[in-house]
Amino acid sequence: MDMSPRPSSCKHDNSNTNSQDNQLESINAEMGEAREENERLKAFLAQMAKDYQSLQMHFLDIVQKEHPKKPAETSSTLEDVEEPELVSLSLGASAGRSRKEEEKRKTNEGLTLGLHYKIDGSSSSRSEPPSNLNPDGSFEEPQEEDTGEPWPPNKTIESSRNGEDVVLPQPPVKRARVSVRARCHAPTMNDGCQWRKYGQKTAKGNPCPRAYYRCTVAPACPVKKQVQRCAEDTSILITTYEGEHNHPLPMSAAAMASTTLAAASMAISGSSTSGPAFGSPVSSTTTSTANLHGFSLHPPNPSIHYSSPYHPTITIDLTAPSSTPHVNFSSNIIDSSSYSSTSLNSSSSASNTVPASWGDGSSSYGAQPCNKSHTGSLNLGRQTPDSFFQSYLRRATSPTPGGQHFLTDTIAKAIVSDPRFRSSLAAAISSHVGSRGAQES
DNA sequence: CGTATTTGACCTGCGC
DNA sequence: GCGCAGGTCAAATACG
Repeated sequence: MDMSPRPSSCKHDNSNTNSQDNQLESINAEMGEAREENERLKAFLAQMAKDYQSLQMHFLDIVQKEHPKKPAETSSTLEDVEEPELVSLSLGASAGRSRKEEEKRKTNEGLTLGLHYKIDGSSSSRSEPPSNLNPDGSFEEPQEEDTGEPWPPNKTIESSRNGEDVVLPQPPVKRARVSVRARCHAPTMNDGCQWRKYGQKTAKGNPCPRAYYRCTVAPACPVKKQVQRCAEDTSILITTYEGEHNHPLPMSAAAMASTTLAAASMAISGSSTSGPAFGSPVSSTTTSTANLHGFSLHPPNPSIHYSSPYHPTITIDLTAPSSTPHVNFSSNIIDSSSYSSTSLNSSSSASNTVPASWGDGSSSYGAQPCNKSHTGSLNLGRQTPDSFFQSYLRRATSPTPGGQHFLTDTIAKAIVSDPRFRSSLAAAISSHVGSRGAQES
């Protein structure tokens, strides 16, 4: 091609090419940075995976040492295991609870929840029967009148996806709740769903009233949320979700829902067990999501606490500084303050699912309260990985230790093939981004 | 006028 | 059994 046009056009072209070059350069630079960051994060992930595994091994060791005698009797072990640290790990177990409750539960649900970690197979004894304790497999359904939507624990449990050490369907825990702490000046967080307030009450110990909302996207949707400001810091909004939507959700809401559901699943399934991952079959999601390609989503040690025997609560703290993701055992909080967006750009599609902000609904993303289709900003700049997804990824890494490529592939596959993972990720990321944005602004 | 919110009453579960 | 606290209901009210 003859590229010798008139001076003017030439000039024009030059400026064009110059600017293109510049753009190219800057893009390259960005890519380079992204790549670097990517590597850093990968390394970080690998490290975390290692740590997690060693911790898990350690934990198993300890447990085995402590209960060598009754390898097969899990439920009885439950009673033995009353150390505070373990309490939160044995979901549905008796730890920390009164015998009375236990008995009650036993009678009601058929004994034993089985959720305590399947510690190398030994635990299975008691747990076998349990899972189905309820003839019809629904321990809570009766009341729930068929909204068709029991909370995850119920059926989800079909579980056991092939092979993994799925402990067992944990039956007993009735409803897990997911509590999200985030800085938010708006009355409630925007989670993409429609809510109707049906009550308000001042809870003991907190001058700020607690508001009760019900999902109104579908008439029979059982999902509820409670919103309350933190007594110590009123800029912190504590939103507690309970239940699972029984209707399709907008992307933004779906992301949020699946994230909370995932967290709830963790709560229900127990921290180091690879319990049934996501949610209940009932929801709009396909049952296959329970598998999530063989991963299960659970933080290294989700802090689950029992606010009530049937309500394990998992708390996700989005308010802490983002540089130090960690699990706070003592406070029962999963600090997922920083969601990494890292190298997930491979799934540009993920950006489409960016949901409403979990952060400050008013100020962060916030200008758009209902950012239903906020695209994209998967901000490549953020770095600190969050324990939530890391654990997810961890599962991916564990099978073939050391394979970063494997990890990457796995992530990519998961993103591509599982919308739920995608949306969860997007939710987490966007929420973090959103809340940070809010804080920065 | 229809819908959403407010708010006091009521119900239920838990601890003593 | 009683009292307390959390959660829900539903009539009254506000709002668009």
